[in-house]
Amino acid sequence: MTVRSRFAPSPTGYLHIGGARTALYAWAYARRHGGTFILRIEDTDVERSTPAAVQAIIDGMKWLGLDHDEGPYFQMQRMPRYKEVIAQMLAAGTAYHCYTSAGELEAMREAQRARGEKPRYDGRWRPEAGKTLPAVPADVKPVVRFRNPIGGSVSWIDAVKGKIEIANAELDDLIIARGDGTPTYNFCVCVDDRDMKITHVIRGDDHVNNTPRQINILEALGATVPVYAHLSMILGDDGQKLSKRHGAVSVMDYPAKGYLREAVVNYLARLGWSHGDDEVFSAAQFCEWFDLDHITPSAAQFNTEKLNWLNHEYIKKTDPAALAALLTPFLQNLGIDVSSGPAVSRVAELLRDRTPTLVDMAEAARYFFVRPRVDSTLLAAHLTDLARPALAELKAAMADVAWSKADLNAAIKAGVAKHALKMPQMMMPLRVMLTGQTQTPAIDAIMDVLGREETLARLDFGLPG
RNA sequence: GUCCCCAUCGUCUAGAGGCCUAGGACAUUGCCCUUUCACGGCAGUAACACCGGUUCGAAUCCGGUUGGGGACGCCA
Repeated sequence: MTVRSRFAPSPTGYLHIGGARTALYAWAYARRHGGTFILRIEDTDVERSTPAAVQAIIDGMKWLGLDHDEGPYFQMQRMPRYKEVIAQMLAAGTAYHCYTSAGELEAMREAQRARGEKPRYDGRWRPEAGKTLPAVPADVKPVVRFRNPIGGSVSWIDAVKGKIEIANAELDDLIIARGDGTPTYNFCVCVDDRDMKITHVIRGDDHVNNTPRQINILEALGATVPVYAHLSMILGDDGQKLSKRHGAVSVMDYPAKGYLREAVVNYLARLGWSHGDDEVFSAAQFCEWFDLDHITPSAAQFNTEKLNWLNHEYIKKTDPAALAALLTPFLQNLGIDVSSGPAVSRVAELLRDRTPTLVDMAEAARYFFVRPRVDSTLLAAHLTDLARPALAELKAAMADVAWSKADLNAAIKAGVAKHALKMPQMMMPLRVMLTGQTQTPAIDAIMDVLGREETLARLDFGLPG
C-alpha cells in the first residue's frame, strides 16, 4: 500500500505553530514511506476563508521546507462532486432532508442542556418505517442530514492514542449540507479523503470527536477507513492554550525573530515525538526516523529556551559566509549600513558562539559598524592611572605593528609585561573604548576585524595626549 | 451536564513487567578553562499525581480517585 497523507488546513489565519507541526508530521510520514503528501485547503467556510490566509499557509510550509506532491486542492472547487455524492446518499437513504429551522434547533439544544443532557438533534425528520414525518413548512430551506447508525459503537485504533470507542448513541444526525446547499466540513473531509485515497490522516487532537462521525460517513459511502493519528495540542510557554489572544504564534514569526529553519523544524519534530536520546537532527534524518509509534499522546508545552538553545546549535554550525547572508537583513533592520564596516562574515564568525538568534547577533554586531558612544563612568571604572601610559604606548606601537590577531596580541602582552599590569587592567579599558561595552569577543580579534584605522580612531576616546 | 482524551525531573522526553537505587536534553547550581562575557569541559539539585488490584516482581498491565485538556455549530 502506498502511503498518502495530507495536510488539510482551513485558510482562516496564518499557519500557527500547532498546524506547522501537524503538517511536518504528515509530510515526514509520507517521505518516510516514499508516499505522497497532499495539500488540501478546506475553505468551505466562505465567511472566514481568505486568499491571504491560503498564501500564508503556503508561505509557511515553503519556509519549513514541506513540499507537497499533490494540490493544493480547494474544497470550494469540488462543489459539483460533493453535490453529486449528496444526491447519491439521498437516493440511497443514507441521508435525508430536515426542515428544522436554526431557531428551533437552538431552542432544542437549550432545553436539552437545561435538562442536563448532551445537546443533539432529536431526529424529528429522520425517516423510519411506519413513521409519519411532520408537514413540510413552506418557508424553510431544508438541510441534508446524515443518517447515523442508531445502535452499537464506532471504534478505531488511533495510531497515537490507541483504541477509541464511541457509542453511536452519542452521535446525532449531523448536517452534511446547509440550507443553501453547500456541504459541511465533516462531509467534505470524507468525500475528499476517499477520492484522494488518503491512507493516513495525521491531524490535531481536536478532531478526535469528529472521527467517529467521519468513519460512519465513510462506511456509508463504502469507502476504506484510513489510519488515524491524532496529535495532542501544543501549549504556550506558560502552559496555557495557544490562542489568538494568548500568543498563538505564526511560524513566520520565527524567521522574523532570527530563528533558522533547521532549528524550528528540529524543535517541532522533537516536540511530541522522539527517537531515543537524539536531540539535534536534520529534516532528512527526521524523515528517515519518523514513525507514529513514538508520538506522545499528551499535550506538550512549548519551551522557547530550548528552541533558543537549538537555534544556537545551528548558528554555531553555520559557516560564516552563509551566516553573513542570513545576518545582513537583520543588520539592515537596525538601520546599519553594512558597507560601512568590516565584512559581515568576519563579524558573524566572531559572534557565532555567543548569540542564539540572528536578532541577538545583529544587535551584538552594532559596534563593528557604528562607532560606539563610550560612557565615561563605565570607562572610568576600568581605566586606571596605572594603565594610561601603557595604553598610550600601545596605541603608538599599533601604528606600525603588523595587523594580525597574533601580532596585536603580542603587542598587548608586551605592554602588560612592561608596565607590570594584570591582563584585565589593559584589556578592559581597550574593550570599553573599542566597543562601548564590557562583554565582547576577544579584544585582539575585534581589533583585527575592525582594522587599523578604525581601531586607532576609537582609541582616541578618553586617552591622555 | 454528557462524551472523549491525557498524567515520568520546572520544561521536552527515554521507558512497551525484571536492564530503573528511572536515562538524555533545555533550564538551574557549583567547579574548571579564560583577556571580560560567552563557548567548551566536569559535577550536582530535580520526576514515575494518588489509592487499590494482577504478578515472584509494576513507571510499565487493570480498576478507581484527583487534576488537566478537548468536544458537544447550517465553524473547520
